Amino acid sequence: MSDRPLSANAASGETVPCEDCPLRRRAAFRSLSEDELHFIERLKIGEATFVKGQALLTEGTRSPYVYTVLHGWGFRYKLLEDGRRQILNYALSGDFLGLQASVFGDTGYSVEALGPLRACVFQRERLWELYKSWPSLAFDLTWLAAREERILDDNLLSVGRRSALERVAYLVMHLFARAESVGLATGDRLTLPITQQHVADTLGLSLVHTNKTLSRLVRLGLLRWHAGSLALVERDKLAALAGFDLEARSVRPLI
Amino acid sequence: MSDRPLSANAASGETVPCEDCPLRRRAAFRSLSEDELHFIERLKIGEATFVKGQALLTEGTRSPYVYTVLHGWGFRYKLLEDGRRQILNYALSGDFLGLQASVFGDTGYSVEALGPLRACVFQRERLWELYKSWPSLAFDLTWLAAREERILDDNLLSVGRRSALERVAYLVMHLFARAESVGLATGDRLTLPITQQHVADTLGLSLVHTNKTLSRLVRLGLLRWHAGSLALVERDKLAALAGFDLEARSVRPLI
DNA sequence: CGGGTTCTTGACTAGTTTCAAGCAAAGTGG
DNA sequence: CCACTTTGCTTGAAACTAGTCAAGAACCCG
Repeated sequence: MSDRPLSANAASGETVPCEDCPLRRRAAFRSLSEDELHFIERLKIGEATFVKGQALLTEGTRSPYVYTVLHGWGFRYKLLEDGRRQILNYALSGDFLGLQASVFGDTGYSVEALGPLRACVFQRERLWELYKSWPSLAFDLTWLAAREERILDDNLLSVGRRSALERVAYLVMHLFARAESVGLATGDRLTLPITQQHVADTLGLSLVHTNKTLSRLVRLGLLRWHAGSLALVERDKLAALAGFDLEARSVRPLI
Repeated sequence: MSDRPLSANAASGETVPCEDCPLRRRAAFRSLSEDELHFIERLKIGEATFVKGQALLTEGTRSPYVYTVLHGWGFRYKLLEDGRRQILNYALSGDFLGLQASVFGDTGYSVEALGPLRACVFQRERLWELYKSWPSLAFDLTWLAAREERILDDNLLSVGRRSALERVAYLVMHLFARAESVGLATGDRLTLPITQQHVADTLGLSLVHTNKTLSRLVRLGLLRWHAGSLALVERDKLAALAGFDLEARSVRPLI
């Protein structure tokens, strides 16, 4: 099913023309010219809905598709043979998935939906047209790749050099900031469909220790966390503890 | 000094025209058309030599330059305020440095030379010309970005989910494979200018534990390591222990 | 031949994992 | 609609991996 998302899912909703894309209305994304928009419209071959647990991409396979998330959450991960899992990053509205697949053919990681997830679908091989005729969009793709690299750099710093307490604080701040930038947070509150096992696999910790660390942050009065419902009680203190940069974000491209 | 590498270093050696670039002769790199080569030649504003410990890029600054390493080793890293260091990746012949700088203006990491390092220098702002007129080269840049992403994914998997023994084995295999692909390894031997502190900061381990783990691998008869001189005694066993993929590499672009 | 790095080793400590058990909440099916 | 199962969360205790401290040896470089 995961390798034929279109036939399996295309019927499950109305396809939105790129001009009417709800994401484009958000200030977080750079606005495109008529022509650029038109090109993307032609590049897009449809939309697909994925259910919780369904794979968008699978490690080691050659997906013919790449995606841009419209709404919903997903996560990118790798497995060791014995089942140990490392979550590399999360995907939410506006995130592009499948750059490695576009460039190398095969994907080095898997992507799974954390709940109902809707995505724009593009044909991997036609992405080359974008480079030939739309340098501005090609640059946008590079922008997105550089952003992914920056997030990975930060995560690696966390997992390699921060204590468990700092790590959890950093992840919470990171996810909140990203969700907020696409309008998913209300004040200091955010509902995110991840379990403590996901947090553990993101931070390189065990489930038990993650639970204890999370409880510690709650007891310290810095945040609240109940079944994926997150509230930042002391945002500044969390940021300070995590070494997280609270500065404003710039506008970003959307493909 | 690090922000004016050209004036400081340009005199320290002959500049090689791109057509005569020794790297291009290697099978690892894809060959370019006359026109592509000519364009890169015009984009290049010189070469620079860096000494051990010198910075090519500095976290949080806006370097006007980006680089391609000609020879020598460097490493990319981030610091926490209290001095904890995480090494994100290494840079050697053919590696492009400064993608984040090109796209965001400021750099999120630092790059430091591990010994004498010579690099091609490009002006960050003129990279946009490459997108406008040379889609094939723009795609190459994206290729390099995707490769960096893949390496970071792998490192994150290591640091997050592998044991100390597996981590060291993985790093050794990774560095050896990269060095070998650009002709720096002889048989099963390689001289790499890194200390055990670098290994520790790459893998998220303490110096002492890194030393003990390295000794254990030596005692197990899998490798030899003396002051940066590495020999893979049991390459297959190391790969198996590390969960490292021994498969052949494809040709890669060079900018 | 110093003097500084880098490496090595042992003893002790702290942080984290593993094991185990129980509970709460949310499905699922008869 | 209620037993039954599954999934996720929580807690305590024991085991272990990795970190810290300390000191000395080996190695380079000038």
